[in-house]
Amino acid sequence: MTYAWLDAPATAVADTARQLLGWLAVANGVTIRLTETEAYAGLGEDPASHAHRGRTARNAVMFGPAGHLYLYRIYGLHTCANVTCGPAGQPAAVLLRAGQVVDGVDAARSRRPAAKRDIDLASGPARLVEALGVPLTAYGTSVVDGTGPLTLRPPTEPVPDERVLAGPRVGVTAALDLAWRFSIAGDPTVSAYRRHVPRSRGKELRRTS
DNA sequence: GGACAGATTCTT
DNA sequence: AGAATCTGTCCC
Repeated sequence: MTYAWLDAPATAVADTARQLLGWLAVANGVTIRLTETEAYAGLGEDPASHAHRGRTARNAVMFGPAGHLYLYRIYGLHTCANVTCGPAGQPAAVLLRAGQVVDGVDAARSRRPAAKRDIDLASGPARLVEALGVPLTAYGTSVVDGTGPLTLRPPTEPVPDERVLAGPRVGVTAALDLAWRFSIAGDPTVSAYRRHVPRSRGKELRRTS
């Protein structure tokens, strides 16, 4: 399967993130409609991107062709999923931040016992990955040719522009001027915007103002 | 080789 | 507000 965004240049990653709203992420018996995405570029232009400082073992797949899974572990315990964008050599990716489980609710619930309501099943990047049951070992697999555990499918109807909100990305301090977080207005599965707060260090060093 | 911050989530 | 505790980066 081929899609227009697979051939888009890395500089269009924000457009791709916007376009992927409403797409379906299918894996392990669960289907999730994407309601929140974020764009990340690389190499100098985007200080918040994992590819900003160059290629490492972790971000290597971002430097490859579009349409592959960039999975990474965060805070030592959670996994977040990105879809790579742009041609090989131009790192860029779209973070799948949240979605609504539209099929396989039982399977999703069994993987996410902490979720109290159905709208909490995939209302965050690590929650979404957990609900889909995608392991870190799926790193680098394709999301468009059916060979990997996760497949993206286009929506029957695209999300119209008037339903799309754009704003700064969640949890990042760099490049706050970029409105590279996209979400579907009013959707209950979209997480409320939270500015990043640094993890507390020694109490004696904490700022009081 | 060590310190530290982070594209998070759950519990107190 | 704190804990869990991996990965990359920066500084010695």
